[in-house]
Amino acid sequence: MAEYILVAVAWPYASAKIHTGNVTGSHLPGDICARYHRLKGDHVLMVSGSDSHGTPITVVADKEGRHPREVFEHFHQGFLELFQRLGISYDLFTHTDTENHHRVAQDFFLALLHKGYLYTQVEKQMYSETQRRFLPDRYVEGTCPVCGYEAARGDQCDRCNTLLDPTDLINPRSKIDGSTPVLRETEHFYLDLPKLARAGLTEWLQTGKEHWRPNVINFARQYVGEGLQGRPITRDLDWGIPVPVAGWEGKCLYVWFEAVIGYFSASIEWAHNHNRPEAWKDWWYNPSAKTLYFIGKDNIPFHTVIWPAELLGVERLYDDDPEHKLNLPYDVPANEFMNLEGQKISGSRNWAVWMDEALDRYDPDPLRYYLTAAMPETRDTDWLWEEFVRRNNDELVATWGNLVHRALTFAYRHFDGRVPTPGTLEDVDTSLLSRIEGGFEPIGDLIAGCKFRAALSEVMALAREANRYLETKSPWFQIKEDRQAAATSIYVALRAIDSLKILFAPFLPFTSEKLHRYLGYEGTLFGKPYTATFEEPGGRVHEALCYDNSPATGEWTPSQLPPGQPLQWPEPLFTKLDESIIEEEKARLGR
RNA sequence: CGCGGGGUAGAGCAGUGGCAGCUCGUCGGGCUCAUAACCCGGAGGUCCCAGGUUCGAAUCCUGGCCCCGCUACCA
Repeated sequence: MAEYILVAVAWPYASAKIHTGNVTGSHLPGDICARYHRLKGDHVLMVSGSDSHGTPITVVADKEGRHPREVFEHFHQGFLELFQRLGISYDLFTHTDTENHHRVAQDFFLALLHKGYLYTQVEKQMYSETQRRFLPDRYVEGTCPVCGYEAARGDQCDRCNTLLDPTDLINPRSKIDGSTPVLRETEHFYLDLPKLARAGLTEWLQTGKEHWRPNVINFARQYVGEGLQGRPITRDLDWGIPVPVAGWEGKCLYVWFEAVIGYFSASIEWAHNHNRPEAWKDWWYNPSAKTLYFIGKDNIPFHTVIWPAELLGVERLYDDDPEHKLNLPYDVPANEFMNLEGQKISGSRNWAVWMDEALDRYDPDPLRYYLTAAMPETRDTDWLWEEFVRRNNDELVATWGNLVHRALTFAYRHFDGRVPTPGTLEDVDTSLLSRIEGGFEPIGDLIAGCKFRAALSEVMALAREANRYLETKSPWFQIKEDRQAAATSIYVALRAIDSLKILFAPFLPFTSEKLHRYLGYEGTLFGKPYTATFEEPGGRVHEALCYDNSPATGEWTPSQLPPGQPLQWPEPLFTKLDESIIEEEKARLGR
């Protein structure tokens, strides 16, 4: 029975390039999950987009003297290209500066307002009289009241690490022009989280979370258990989504409030783009649909508490059926962080492996393989170039790649370039096949449960089994005495490889696709990514990454490799890497 | 300070009450179809420390030490 699976991936700020940590944290696990469910025949909708609002973008824009729109469009374009090269198969990767997202976010806001989950409150904020605008915390610096450091930021002192409020700073000054900001009162909307907690959020967190990662659910329960406070959801900004209330001109929705709504608005955009304007409801109102959110651990409160609270509060949107309620997250498999050579990733210090640059030098599947094998599922991990080379050479090249190569070239040379016809299978043959075919269910369950490292390591263990099988049968001896026996061995090996191709496919889509062709199949396992430009009624134009699943023929089932099928001469699936790249790559860091 | 996660062989990790496991590395052997690759065998651990519960603890309890993170408009 086909399920509806919504794969929701955290929206990257379009103010910096994407690095290995971003990929292993959210985009890659989301893609593995999506590809697996597509092979299973489920209805997958994988969405995300560039977060085009928020301070980081205005910071970059101010520094470069450009409009925030120019900044985010530049990075957004880069993301679209990157995800295609890396095989991150978004059904829709859009952004938040669309007519559609603005409208949906505003409707979300109004629905919460009408249901009584918003209230207003006056607070004091730093205001620049020279610039005639309110300053975000990070735009204010001054002397730290604790250690006396003169360049402390409004939110934290970089020397003594004390957490600060901009009002704590001695001699505060604007980072933009050095002028002295003043405190000024301003009114904002607040999300009434205590009320939403009583309305069902607390209860929802208490039941049916056995499949959640312990750190995620524990954190969420702790967060709510401490007693929630209302949080402001508007800001004095000119770059963002305007507050849709008369008299509130010049104020925008706070980025954390509206960005999460992107999962919902992107689903609607996807349906609209495909001329099935109601289709998004299959994932949002169907109670058996599963929605999975792939995020980094810093995002846990937003996805386990605040976003569910927004969904609960709104209850339903663009739908009149009183039975319909927006689906709350089925799972939030948040990852920890991936460090780099023992140190925290830092874009500003260039202590990062930028994904586009890595793809200039290495194939996507080895990168995906290492990023999966070292995925920070339960604890922080490290990207180590030495490990990347080792796993590529010892695991991809030596174990899986070589298994494929030795079996395919042998078949090609000795059996006329075709899949040989087997004789009667003996125990040793059927036991290998049942071992591998028996892997589909448990490995599928591991992927569905977001245990990607364990799943990948199980598949690799099966590839080792197949290597052992070849050693046991030694078709290179059999061929001299008993051609039929060799034919059986090679057939069994090829059939095992054909199954392994599918088991590896969610992780290594490019090489599985290649192998699919070498084994003589027509068609492709997966669909095709493409970019498209969309023009909205209001005249806005945006470019998005899309995915056409219609050509996909891959299925999550054991091989039925037909004897006699013509093979293609195989090129090696993976290339051995020279140890010298370890030092070369490390030398690029921190410069 | 508070809270969350973690500490298991040289490295990276599984393992929630019943003989401590996996991959890599290392040592020795085999084989040669294959990208000098693959296969077999060996060595290597006080499961962070100290107490406790139990017939039995890596696993449960108590206390401590150490690492990472969250409480930031920084994945």
